Amino acid sequence: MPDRVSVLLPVPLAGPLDYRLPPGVRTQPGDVVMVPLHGRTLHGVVWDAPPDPGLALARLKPLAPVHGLPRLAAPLRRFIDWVAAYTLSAPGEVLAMAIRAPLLAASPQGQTTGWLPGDARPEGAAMTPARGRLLEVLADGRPRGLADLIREAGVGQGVARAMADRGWLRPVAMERAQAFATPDPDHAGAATLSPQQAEAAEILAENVRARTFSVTLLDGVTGSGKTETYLEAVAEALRLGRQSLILLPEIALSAQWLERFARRFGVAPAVWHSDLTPATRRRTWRAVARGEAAVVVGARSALFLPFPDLGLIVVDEEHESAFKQEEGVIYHARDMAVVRARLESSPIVLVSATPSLETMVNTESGRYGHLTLASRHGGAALPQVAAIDLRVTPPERGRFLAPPLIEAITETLARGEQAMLFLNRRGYAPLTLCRHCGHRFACRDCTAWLVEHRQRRLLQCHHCGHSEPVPETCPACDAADTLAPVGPGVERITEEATLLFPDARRLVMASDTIAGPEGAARAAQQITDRAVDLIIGTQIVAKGWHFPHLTLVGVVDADLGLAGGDLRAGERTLQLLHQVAGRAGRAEAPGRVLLQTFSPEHPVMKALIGGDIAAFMAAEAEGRRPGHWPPFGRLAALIIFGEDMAETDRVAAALGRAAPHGPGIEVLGPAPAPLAMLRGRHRRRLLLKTRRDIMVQPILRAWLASVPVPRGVRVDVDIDPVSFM
DNA sequence: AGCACGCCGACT
DNA sequence: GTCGGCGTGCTC
Repeated sequence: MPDRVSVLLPVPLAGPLDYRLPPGVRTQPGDVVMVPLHGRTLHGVVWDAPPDPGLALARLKPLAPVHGLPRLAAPLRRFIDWVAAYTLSAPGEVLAMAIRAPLLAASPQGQTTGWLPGDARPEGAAMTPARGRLLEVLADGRPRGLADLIREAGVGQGVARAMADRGWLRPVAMERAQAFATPDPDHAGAATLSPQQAEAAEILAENVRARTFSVTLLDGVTGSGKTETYLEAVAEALRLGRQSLILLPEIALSAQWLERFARRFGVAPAVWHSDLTPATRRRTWRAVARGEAAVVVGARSALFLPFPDLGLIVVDEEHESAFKQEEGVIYHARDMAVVRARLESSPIVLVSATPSLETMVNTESGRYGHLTLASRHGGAALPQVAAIDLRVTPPERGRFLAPPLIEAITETLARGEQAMLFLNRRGYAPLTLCRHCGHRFACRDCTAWLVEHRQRRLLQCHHCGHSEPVPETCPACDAADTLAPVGPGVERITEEATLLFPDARRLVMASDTIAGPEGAARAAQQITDRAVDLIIGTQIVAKGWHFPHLTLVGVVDADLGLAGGDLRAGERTLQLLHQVAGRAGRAEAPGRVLLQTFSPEHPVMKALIGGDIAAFMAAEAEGRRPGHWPPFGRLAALIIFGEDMAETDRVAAALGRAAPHGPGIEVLGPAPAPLAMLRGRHRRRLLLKTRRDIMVQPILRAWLASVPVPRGVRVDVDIDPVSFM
């Protein structure tokens, strides 16, 4: 009988701490317990690590068992340890992502009575086979409601009632189960699949039946029916009674996706994202942990839910950088989803029309399976993409729409079809300056210009949220009426469109004009109902929408994402623009896409115009291979930040001097981060680049341990960085 | 993380 | 003379 166990707590400690087991209390790894820590009491989870026998038992504080919460399964515990080790985070920080929400939100509502065996058999009570079966069911230590207990033990109501009355069973408070309707895999809403889709769906279903780890890339042009195809794999998991997890990059904007799911399966799936109310979070968490939520669709944080029987993971839009968590525990949900699938021995499907280079390379090496849907569903043709060379046909002075684009919009609207203008920039103008003295409005806390939002009469920093009213006069030279907007944002494009197409009904879609999931759903409905003619939007219009009457997409500034020299600038721009282009011509009428660019000969533009994304990605791969850039090598970034610039620089310089070296190891920096100041903190970066066969974590651990970091300065580690800001 | 312990300024 | 500022350091 052990007298102590190790307990992992949701705080950033180096590892689990040991606690004393009170007499008669037994626990298993994964059990939720309450423990004292430095004068407070918190929830923790019994961990697998052996306790330290060297610690005097008297020095250990006692734990208290918690009933009514499901045990965290071994694959999730190993996943938590794995993510912590990989990201160089404290295991407790990762645990916090898995348990914090449901435990902190403890509410007395929704409680019901569960039953556990009493301390001893009451006097005069005989042990009968039925009573024995009932006690056997409870031997796992999990309390059950009376009805469940009767069903599981196969005994009559009288047996259980009598045992409870005589104190042979003792009552404990237990959470009431929340009913989550189970999606029906054979609901009448199944779409008719094309032969190609059916074949891919069957392979995915076979992977689900195999109950082993496998990774499959499902790619296909926009509108080829990838969703319908992978939903059949979900259907197969449902038939096997196993759970599925579907990760979407931005669940808040996925109203149309949820509609499709409900059409296919008759009910809505369980939804998980950061904006859920505490009560819903708690209910959903418990339903997942009890296996009652059969399908969960969620943002990256859903990856840490306590599935007891995960049979399938799907990562839709796997190339999306929104899967990268950039704060706290810094991780890439797509990559960690593959790890979780491996630990759960379940298949995972990565889905994208424009797969990331990482995933492409893994399919080519044979590590990942590869299914392709080559044509659009229902006979819709792919949109025709053409460039508008802004050097040849520039817009009028002070305008941003070139004559060929204006003409195309005019024609489209005249035919009664819808057009969309895409510009990945919120607000009116990205920079405001004083024509008299040249003063530029910059954020006081960030290395960034303030963006004018003319409707709200504000200058706003898009990095820290700081905003100030637009002044009447220049704060530097006091001149009046000299402030000039430089460059366009969607507001300014809307203004221009109002002048050019006064009769068109316009809709602006940007994260600050579309409020939450309901707003997005409403906007989508308006477009589907043909209540608008011209949509002007930022990247949120790119996200998987199906707008059957939209036939023209104009990209106002196709070159926008290419500046900056980021490793993935080309790849990312191609993915985004391809996604936007895919909104055009999804029904009978053919679609057309016009890219306004200063360099139509750029490989990204040529790939979009010629439709040959594979060739672009192959060239991109060859560009990265020789320098051991990802995915042919490993990267880790150190971000050093602090309010005191001199201190921050000192730490960055010390890390630079202590940089690891050796064959296949290279360190770049220190250098000021592109956002050299963010929220009032100075930021410096170092980049560690190694060959693929070298593990960066031990190198980083030794490196960080060799340099003292004073208070006020912090060093964050970003393994496999996506953003270089 | 968060709380206690600990060492220097304005109050009863 | 105490209350309390938040600066280090530990939490089984």
